[in-house]
Amino acid sequence: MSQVKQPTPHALSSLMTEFENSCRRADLKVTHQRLEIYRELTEAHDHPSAEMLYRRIITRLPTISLDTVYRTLATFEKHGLITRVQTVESQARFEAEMVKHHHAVCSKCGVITDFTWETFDAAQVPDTLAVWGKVFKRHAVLEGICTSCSPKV
Amino acid sequence: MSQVKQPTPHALSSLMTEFENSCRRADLKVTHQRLEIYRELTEAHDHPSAEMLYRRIITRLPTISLDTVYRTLATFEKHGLITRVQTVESQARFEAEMVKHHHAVCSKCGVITDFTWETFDAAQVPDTLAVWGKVFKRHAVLEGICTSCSPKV
DNA sequence: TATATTAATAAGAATCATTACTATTCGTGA
DNA sequence: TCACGAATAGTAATGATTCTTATTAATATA
Ligand SMILES: [Mn+2]
Ligand SMILES: [Mn+2]
Ligand SMILES: [Zn+2]
Ligand SMILES: [Zn+2]
Repeated sequence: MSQVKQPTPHALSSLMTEFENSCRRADLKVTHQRLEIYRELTEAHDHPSAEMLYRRIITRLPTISLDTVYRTLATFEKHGLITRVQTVESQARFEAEMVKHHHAVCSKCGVITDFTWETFDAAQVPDTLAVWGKVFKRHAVLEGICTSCSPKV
Repeated sequence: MSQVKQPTPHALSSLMTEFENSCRRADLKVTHQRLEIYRELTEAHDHPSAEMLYRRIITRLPTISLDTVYRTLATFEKHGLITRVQTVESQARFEAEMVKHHHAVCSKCGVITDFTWETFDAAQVPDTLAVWGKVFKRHAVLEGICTSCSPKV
């Protein structure tokens, strides 16, 4: 049900070119490890952990090290190319989807599903927050049971 | 600016009695380690990590072990007595505040501040989520810069 | 109150997730 | 093509959490 749709093959390749440009702008060398990690994360829609990405990438880049995946994800995050997802789990999880969206988490299977919610994005935050400080970003997390985890009737 | 107010000394002691009852209902023995951990977390309003709690408690219970703090927090969480807070950090953080509330996170100092937001609690979730499944809980995370971290003019 | 039962604890070892170190490789600009 | 520095692979180290086990303590019962 994700409303944040997957890129077509063509859109993906232009995404990759844009990614290379971002790297050059940020003075990051365009290595094939970085390309693979970024592409794998872009194609993934399950907010994978570093280790999940590593296991997927190693089939194509058999010598890549887990450390490179961790290091590269941290680099991408620092340059605003990807996002680290807030969870309650011990392993950090990541996404390349930078379009504003929110998360629905199934408390049975743990799957994190993307969705958009314009009325939330536009809603006014409580007045009391003015004294707290300046709000730049907002994110909604819904928790429930996804359809495939619901007991069949 | 937290709208979720701290308990008065009297309210705290009745909270502790209620906590003891919860333990008995859940067939959990009422140990002084559990009482101290629960009380410390109830009085804390900074969503402390297990280690932060440990360092605070050890001044009163010098022989308590860090493992007991971790184990006890996990037990409390399992029985719905406390909550594990979603963060992007490597250390898990906890709170005893079970009144529905949301979080404003300062991206400079990292402090997590509680606030209530009734219009968000009551807002209708997007229709598209119906096909996703059943939503039980919702939580808003705001990110920004808190007043004490804002550059003075 | 004393005793028996069993859960909970403390201490340290083990594991899991992530980061640091270092010799080597590789991307890039001259 | 070459020189340079940044990035990587492999491995060690660290930080966070959980496990193992002998001991202690909470509670039910006599
Ligand atoms: Mn997402
Ligand atoms: Mn809170
Ligand atoms: Zn599910
Ligand atoms: Zn701050």
